[in-house]
Amino acid sequence: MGTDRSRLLQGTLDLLILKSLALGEMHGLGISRRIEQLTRGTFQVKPGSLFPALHRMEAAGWLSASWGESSANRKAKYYALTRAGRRQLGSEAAEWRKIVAAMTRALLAT
Amino acid sequence: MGTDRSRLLQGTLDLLILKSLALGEMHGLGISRRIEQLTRGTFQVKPGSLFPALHRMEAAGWLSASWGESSANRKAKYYALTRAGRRQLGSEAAEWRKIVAAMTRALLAT
DNA sequence: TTTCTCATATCGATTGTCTATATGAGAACC
DNA sequence: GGTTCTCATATAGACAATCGATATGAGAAA
Repeated sequence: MGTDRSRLLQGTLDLLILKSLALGEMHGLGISRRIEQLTRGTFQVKPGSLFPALHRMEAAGWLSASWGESSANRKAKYYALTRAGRRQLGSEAAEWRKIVAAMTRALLAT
Repeated sequence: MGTDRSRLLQGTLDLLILKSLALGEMHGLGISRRIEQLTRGTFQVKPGSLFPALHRMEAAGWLSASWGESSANRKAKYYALTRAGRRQLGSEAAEWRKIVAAMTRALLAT
């Protein structure tokens, strides 16, 4: 809790995963690396958070999965955005912007 | 879940409460009204979320409470920021800005 | 052939929010 | 002056998301 840096806001993980996959299909650990890179280390998604989220999102129909081989020649599950996933990304991004706008206004109040 | 407007990001409530109280001491329902007003209706904090949060934050030493009378002549518990609460507001606001910066960068990536 | 690293998976605990409900007391109404 | 309305605080129970820890498997590296 509190100032623990590695803890991310509940609700932002889905958006980061959706966005990562919008840049191209990827396997699980690849997604977590991409998130860390995109946010310059601000968010570090650990396996125990990542995989449950991927399963949840696949069950929701936002992702499709297929087995393949990673660049390190290991078997890996590749995820891609479905059409519904693309729609979800759009609506979650819009929601996020709305939240930021509201918070910004609130934090500037005197 | 999902596109449900009234659901707020877990973690933002504390910050909104701290900020509200930085504008002056207030009782519980007053805080929730202030949050709704500050965010122009984007966030609506219901009692079932508000009071547990207030108790948690008081226990953490960020708020102090004392009984008084509301403007409608009802007994009401007035909350004020402690010194630790002011510190917490500063660090949570900084954290928030860091998160927004990271998310913005991520969402703009191509 | 042992060890290291990549990769996925899951269990249990914790936490924060939500829905619903309860209680008390002053205000307003008749 | 008794009923109803509204303000105000409170809590129990459900639920969902994240975290920490741990497990498993298999190719790479030593």
